[in-house]
Order: sequence, then C-alpha cells, then structure tokens
Amino acid sequence: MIKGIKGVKDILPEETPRWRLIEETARRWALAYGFHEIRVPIFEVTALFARSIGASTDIVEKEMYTFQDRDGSSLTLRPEGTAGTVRAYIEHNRAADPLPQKYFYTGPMFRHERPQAGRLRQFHQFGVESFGTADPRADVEVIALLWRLLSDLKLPALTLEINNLGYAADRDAYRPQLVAYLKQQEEHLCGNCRRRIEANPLRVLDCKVPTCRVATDSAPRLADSLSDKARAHFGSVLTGLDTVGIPYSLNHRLVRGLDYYGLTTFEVTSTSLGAQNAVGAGGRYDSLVETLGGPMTPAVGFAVGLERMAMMLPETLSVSGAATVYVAGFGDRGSPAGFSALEELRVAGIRAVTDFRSASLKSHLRQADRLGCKFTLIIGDDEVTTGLATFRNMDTKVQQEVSLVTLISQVSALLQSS
RNA sequence: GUGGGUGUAGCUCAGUUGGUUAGAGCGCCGGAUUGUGGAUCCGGAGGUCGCGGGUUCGAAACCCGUCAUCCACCCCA
Repeated sequence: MIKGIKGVKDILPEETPRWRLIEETARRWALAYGFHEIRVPIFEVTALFARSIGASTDIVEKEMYTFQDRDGSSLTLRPEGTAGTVRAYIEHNRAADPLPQKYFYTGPMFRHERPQAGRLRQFHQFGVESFGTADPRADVEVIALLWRLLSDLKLPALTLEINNLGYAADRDAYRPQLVAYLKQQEEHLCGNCRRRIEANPLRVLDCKVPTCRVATDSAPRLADSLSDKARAHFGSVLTGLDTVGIPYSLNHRLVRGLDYYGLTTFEVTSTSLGAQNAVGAGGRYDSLVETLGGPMTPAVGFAVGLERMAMMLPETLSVSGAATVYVAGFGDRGSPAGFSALEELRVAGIRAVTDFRSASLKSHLRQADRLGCKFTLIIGDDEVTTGLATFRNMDTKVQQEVSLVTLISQVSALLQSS
C-alpha cells in the first residue's frame, strides 16, 4: 500500500469544518483590518529563502525541501510565507502604489523536521504583512489583529509575549557584552548553548534548559543597550497596545528564529498545546525588502499555525446535516422519480442527498438517519401513482403529502417553516 | 540528527511465567419487521498479530534487525 509521506497529513472531511472555521475567521478579521489576500507560489528560487530567513538559521541549514529544476536551478518548497510575499511586493513594484500595502496569505509550508505534536513537515499558516509603515501603530495593528482572531476562536490559555530587539546597530553593540558574559558562564551552559556563544549568542537567552536560564538570569540585557529611537518605538507600541486593550507581558528573552526581525518581536503561546506551544508569532522586519533588492520599506507581520489552532478547537465542532433533505426513491417507478426529484431540489438550491445503494425504504431511512438529515422525501411506486410524495420530519416523525408537480415550492415552504 | 513509548479486526484496546482453533467493545452486513430510521434481541462477515530473521517441540508474547507511528530533545507556526 502506498502511504502518505512522513509528517504530511490528510485533513479528512470530519476535520474540514473546523479548518473552514479557522480560515474564515482569520480571513474575516484580516479584511476588517484592511488587509488584502495575496496568493504566492508554494515554491521559489532557493536563494530567496536563504537570503531572507538567514543562511545560518536551522530552517535554511537543514530543514528546507530543496530540489533541482530540469535546467539545474535550485528550487525550494516555501518554509514560510514572508519571503515569497516580499518577493512579490518587490517584483510588482507595489511600493509605487500610494495605497497602504497590507497583505494576508494562507496555505501550506514545508520544513523537513522530525514530526511531533503540533509539528509537521507540511503544515499550514495564515499570515499578514504590512508594508511601508514605520509608525508603531502598524505594529499595534498587526498584533491586535492576531489577538482578536485568536480570541474570537476562543482558544484557551493564550499569552502574548513581546520584546524589543532594537536596531541592528543596537544588537551589534550588545553582542560583545553578552558574549563576554556567556564566556564567563560557559561551564554552566548546555552543550548547545556553548556552541551558540559564537554563532548566535542571543538564542542562548531563549534556551529552555533550567541551568542555562539560571546562568543567564543576570546577563547584561539588550534592553540596556538600546538606542533612544528603539526605546521610543517600543514604548509607543506598548502604549498603543494599552490603548486598544490588548494584554501582553514583556519577555526580554524572546528571540525569534528568523534573522530578519528587528525592533518589535512577539509570540502568542498556549499552555494547552504541548511542547510546541507557539500558536503564532511575528515582528518588525524593516530591512528585509531592501535586503531582497527592493526599496527601503519598513514592514511588520505575523504568522499563525493552523494545525496548532485546530488542535485547540473543541472536537465537537462537526458537520450538521440538519438543513439537508434525504431523498428516498425506491421501487421500479419510485427510484427514477426520486432521482429526478433529487436533481430538482439541488437545482433549486436545496441541499439534497441520497444513497444510490439503498433499494428499500428501510435502508434509505437508515442512511438518512446516519447522515443526520432532518427531512426525508419518500418516493415509492405508490407516490408515483398518486403524484404525491411523502415528506417526513425525522425528529417528529410527522409526515405530509407534497405534490410532485409543485415539489420545490412546497418543500421550500416546509423547510422555511421548520 | 538524538532519545523514549507503541505497532493485534474498519476504530479503541485485552491477550496470564511461551501452550490447542487469537478475543472484547464499538462499527459493518443480515434477520426478528416483504413501505418507515434510531432502541432491543439473534445471527454473520472481517486478522500475513507491522515486516524479516533467530531461540523453542511450540512465539502475538522471548532475542536481533528493520519499518511505521507517537511523544520528547533540537528548533519552530
């Protein structure tokens, strides 16, 4: 038997209603905040991701699905959505358009990781990107959108954490201080963090190993090395969040895994998720557009993991066949009459189903019951003779006759009045 | 890439220190009711015990390998 690829899951009909709820909620909120949908390819030239995400990040170093095109060029299945969106923004010269450039996207992403709870090789994200606005209110707007949509879905135990990464120059000034401190503490750090001292010292602050946390508790803080401009920006973001009533907690250890973030960075986690507890995250990336060859363009955005949101939604959310009419056509004459009535109902916009395998009224009713249909239209040979079909309410068992000639108007009326 | 858990019917799982023909619940099909669903009762179908090798008179069980899957590390949405 050919099986699906490791870490790549089917979303079966039982689960798609909750997915639709998530996607529709996200879309509705994004539109409410003035974002417009963009659809970009799921694969791009490899260099795009290497340059934007950062060559030394785990994603680029070991998690990308990269392959050769027939002409030998290197292509990659997108590991996240920002790079492609920025590429499209530059390629179509959207910067020349005076309107606010605020996009949202949704779709599959690909990372070659070991699967576990809440982590797949093909997973789905919804994300937004706001281009061209350096104003801290753009940060607030994006965070507010994220918080509103998660709250709307009533996802449990959410926390919004936020941090200020400052400008690149701020981090450059801070890094030697941190490295010097970490070298003193080296014996208390885990092997991973020892390696990170040179490669990516900021990440040591984000380590979950308890001894590392203790060792870095009194480390010099990035916050103390920030420029006035960076402080002012962050201060305005926090004030803005207070103004619109979004609860947050400061986390000076919060460091995002993608290289392009600067200034504001944030993450929403849930304690109901397991080890992979981030539902969504984002931040400001003012230099990315320029890095990728576009004009200087400030930008801020976030992405949420749809699988992780789906995990938090109650299982009870399921399909309802309540408004559906089951057509039970049986017998030599009833069967074709039922088939034609079925089509009539559908053409009239009434949701109608049947089971062509069922030949007796009994088995039809059983199927109607299983499908959760509230009504069954019974058409046997007798009904064809009299020209009157039987319309049965499955809950009350009340049956009434409807003329096959005026079927649609009568059924519509009965559905309306129920 | 590393570590641990689990692989038995469509699903969830039992299966005793290794012992005859591998079980249950749910689901499915049929009947009790030949034009009226759900409930109940009766009957039935459905298994290479993940795969390969080994130990043994005998393996679902023990050993080795392998694959799959889940969880965790790492990292991230």
